[in-house]
Amino acid sequence: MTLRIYNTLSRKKEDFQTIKPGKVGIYLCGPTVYKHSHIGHMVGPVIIDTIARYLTYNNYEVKFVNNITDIDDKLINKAAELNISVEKLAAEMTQDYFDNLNTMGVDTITDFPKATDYIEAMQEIIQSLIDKDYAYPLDGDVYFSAAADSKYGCLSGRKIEEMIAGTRVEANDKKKNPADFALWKKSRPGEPAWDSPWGPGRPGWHIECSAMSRKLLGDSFDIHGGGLDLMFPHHENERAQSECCTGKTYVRYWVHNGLMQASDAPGKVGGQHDRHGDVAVDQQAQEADKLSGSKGAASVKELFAVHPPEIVRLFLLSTHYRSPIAFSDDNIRETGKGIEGFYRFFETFERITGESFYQLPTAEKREQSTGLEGDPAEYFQQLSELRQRFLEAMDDDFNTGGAIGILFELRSTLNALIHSQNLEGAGKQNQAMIDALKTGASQLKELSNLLGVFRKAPAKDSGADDGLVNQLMELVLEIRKDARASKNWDIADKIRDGLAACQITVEDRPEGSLWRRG
RNA sequence: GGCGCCGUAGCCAAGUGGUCUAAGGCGGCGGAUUGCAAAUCCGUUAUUCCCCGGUUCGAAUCCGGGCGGCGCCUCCA
Repeated sequence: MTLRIYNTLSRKKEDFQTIKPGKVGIYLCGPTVYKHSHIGHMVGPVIIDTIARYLTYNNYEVKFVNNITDIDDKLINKAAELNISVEKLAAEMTQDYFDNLNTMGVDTITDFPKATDYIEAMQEIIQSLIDKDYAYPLDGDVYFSAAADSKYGCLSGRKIEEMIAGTRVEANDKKKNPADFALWKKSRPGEPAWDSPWGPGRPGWHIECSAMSRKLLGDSFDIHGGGLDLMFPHHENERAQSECCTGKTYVRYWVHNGLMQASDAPGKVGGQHDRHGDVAVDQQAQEADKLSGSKGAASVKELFAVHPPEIVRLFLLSTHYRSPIAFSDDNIRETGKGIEGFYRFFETFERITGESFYQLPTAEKREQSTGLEGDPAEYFQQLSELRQRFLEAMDDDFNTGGAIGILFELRSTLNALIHSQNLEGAGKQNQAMIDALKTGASQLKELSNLLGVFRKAPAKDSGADDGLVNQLMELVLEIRKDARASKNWDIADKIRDGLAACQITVEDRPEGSLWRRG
């Protein structure tokens, strides 16, 4: 089956075909680094990272560019407010962004260009647009003439006349046409400025992406990603200026992800199920604002203090990328509960095989994937069907939600083998079945790695001195073991209940008792 | 005012013309297992996809209308 991908430009799913055989160029609009990242900033990177993984798996060579906007009005204002330099603020927030990507397991990005390193490239495009009469300088600014681009509006489905007719386009008497937008902005005293043929100034909002993508990916490239909110005006303008400059198609597939919506208000997220909704809910609904803009949402780092990153990642991928996703602690927690079962399986797997799930060898490419035949035949057939369904889901516009569902089914299949073959008991000696289990687990790893999860053991949730806790637990469980040996259930249960109150779960197994936090 | 998206079980969510008497998860219920639990396994939990019409041999899926929710048109991932 061929890979299909939804293209905002055509509003349809299209067969995926690259410009250069075997190679994919991807550009994702990155953050303006004036504040800490919030969870919404992670949506695009996680999704495109997943797409990049899948394309690599399908034998494409992927170049994935994600820009850093380190010059912008917001940056200038924020730096002034904090009384630090723009450079310092940008450097700090860039580092924060990198840290967050790293924690989220986003590691397919190959290039992180900074806007300020590409001023010259931007000026080249601006000059070229002026030369071709697509742009005009005015009092130290340079504007792109929207009406000069016959295709203007094709991406966002707007018409210039309608936009002007709309009440919300502010009339700017400087611009020739209200729909025109700035390519170059004259700088005011004290602001960062670069020399240009039009006087000292700084780039407009959209031009940086045109310049950086052109330098790193060429005049035309395959995939351009970003949040739905960027479709207009950002991507529309980017497209217009690039295509008018080069005369070529700028981007083949425009991929826009749905926006995350912040809300814990019951009446807001789930529809109108709110029965006791009065004042309190109204209040919450007001707070439940978009994550973006000036309304401060919790930073990613604050979020990670509450939820493990891997769970957050899977949460982001549990809904189709084009749909909006309701962000709430409860929703993430629910994802977390589902994932627990995978961690239990990994532990079981290690107990049985003596090997770490995370160290299992897996195929890196789709075509080198291991054969799925053997005994028990039914088990292997299930593996192979699940694998196929997983890949079909991913082939269909990266249906990660469907793919995750299949991961759960795969887990059940593996647990069922363990159960039916009694691999934790007498079956432990059955090497053929152990191998069958390993094959299945390896497939689980191969597929889950495509989503960027279960690649390595999650960081231990250590709220206290682990060394001491471990020692104490050893002692406590030793005492409980004695109690159980003498069938003193009262003591044994008292210990277990007491531990439960400390968020510690005890599992009694034939080979001994296990414990874990949570 | 203009453009666009969405409405699937208690909740989250996949499926967008027939294999759908609708995947998967959370939660619930019953059973196996267990000293009891935990974990795991097995079974069960929507005859129906917001409502009303229409197209079709056939619709959750297409079309029209209605109701409800949301986004964009201004900075936003």
